[in-house]
Amino acid sequence: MKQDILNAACSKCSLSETCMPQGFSSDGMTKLSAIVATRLRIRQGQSLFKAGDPFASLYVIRSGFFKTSLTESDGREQILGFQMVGELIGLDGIVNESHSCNAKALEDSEVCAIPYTDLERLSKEHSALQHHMHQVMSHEIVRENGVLMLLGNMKAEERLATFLLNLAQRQHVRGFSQSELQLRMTREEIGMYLGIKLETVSRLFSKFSAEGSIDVKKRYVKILNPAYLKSIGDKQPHL
Amino acid sequence: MKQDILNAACSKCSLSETCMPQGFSSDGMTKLSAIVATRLRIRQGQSLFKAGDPFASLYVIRSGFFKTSLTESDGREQILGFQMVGELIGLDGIVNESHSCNAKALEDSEVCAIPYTDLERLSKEHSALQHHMHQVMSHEIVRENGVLMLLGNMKAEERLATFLLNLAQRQHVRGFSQSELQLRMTREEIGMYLGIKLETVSRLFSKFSAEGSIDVKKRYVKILNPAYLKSIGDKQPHL
DNA sequence: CGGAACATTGAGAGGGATCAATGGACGTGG
DNA sequence: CCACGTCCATTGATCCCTCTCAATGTTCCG
Repeated sequence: MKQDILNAACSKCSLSETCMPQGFSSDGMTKLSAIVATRLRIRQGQSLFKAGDPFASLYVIRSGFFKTSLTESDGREQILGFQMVGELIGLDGIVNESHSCNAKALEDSEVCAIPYTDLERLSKEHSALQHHMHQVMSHEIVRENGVLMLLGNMKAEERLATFLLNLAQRQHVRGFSQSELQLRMTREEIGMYLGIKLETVSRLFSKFSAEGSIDVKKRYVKILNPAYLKSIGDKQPHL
Repeated sequence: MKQDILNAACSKCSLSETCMPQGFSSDGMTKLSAIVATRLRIRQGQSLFKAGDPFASLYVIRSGFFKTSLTESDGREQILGFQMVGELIGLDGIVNESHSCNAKALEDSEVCAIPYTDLERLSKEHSALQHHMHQVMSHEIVRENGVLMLLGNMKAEERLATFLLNLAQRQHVRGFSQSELQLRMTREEIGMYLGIKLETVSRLFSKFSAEGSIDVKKRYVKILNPAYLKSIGDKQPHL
């Protein structure tokens, strides 16, 4: 895993609002900046870490796009989530001091590595940071709860619609378009996340497109009728 | 939600090994014991909290059995997990200071309520406690990752087998039988957890029983052939 | 230009859902 | 003590959503 190491400077970072607790003292900010010493460059297709790797740091995505996944002994892969700018990866490693999932870059990316022991030490002095960590972890739990609902109760059509709307919404929060998506993952990866096969994903894209709900051209997707996509679950019986 | 309030004493509690960080100072133990002031009695069918309730405390199960679930606006319910003695409930509430899921007792139960603000304050002074909290949250994330794999990649048969083995294993860790289960939930609730219908659950119980893998009599289940149940995923193509 | 990776589309099969009927267990009230 | 209703579990018949297998098309890159 070859990586370029850059220098990080949290105080100048445009992500400081998402990444840092709000109301964080400038003293705390300086110290946090000090421990976030390294910024890594991960190329498309490279792994940030793999299941079994020793856990040392959490990673904040500076730029780029990742997937995290779990691989069974027999090769089956479940994608746990797609992470974009400002999101955190690596929380799975804390329990056993080794990672239990894989994190792979779906495009050339940069991440800030936050050494976990340093972070723990610093969060002891700064309540805001401590609370922020709890919030981030709780947020991840709540996010996964939503995915459980998706996988346990929704049909393929509703899953894909939910997925597209979620991507668009997260982009929107980051100041990008709410309706236009440039997908970073293959149909197969979408399927591995949604618990359906790639052919089903492809068929549904075609179906949505034929209905006029979206406009698809390979990885480019434009959401034309978000209200309809949201309502898919209402109109059909459930899984 | 009527609840009896009892007094708690962590230092005397038989759960202190699971509940407390190892290597926790006796001073810390005493202080933690002080904030875990209340022990609640929740009867079968009662809710400990519901989605939307303000978040105040985490809860450790002293005795009994719970389910946590997410309810969609249209009434669909996804069970997120079943919790038994020594396990923690309520982490979902930290992010938004209100709970996002429901927690209901499946049998008469007792829980220790740990006020969250007190816990945060105390964990500032005690690194071991702080680290313990991180581990517990990370553990929950890793657990949910496993459920995602189950829902996303496994067929019904494998899901149910995995579920039974998981229950048995957790019982075993707590000193109970590794092979005999007294289920606390209905077939429908098992299905709502595994993403399948209650009829399918029932049919699979019958199938496993006919194969000699388990012995079923209503809520009583005895695992006769754990190795076979573990291997179900190998022999059939996946979802 | 040819190959690899990705995407689309069709035909057929199958696993689980759905609809429906039956039976046991349990508690309540006559 | 039995009758009755309710809740839960079992089992059958049928349907349909999604998987599987397969062929073809597109894009990109060596």
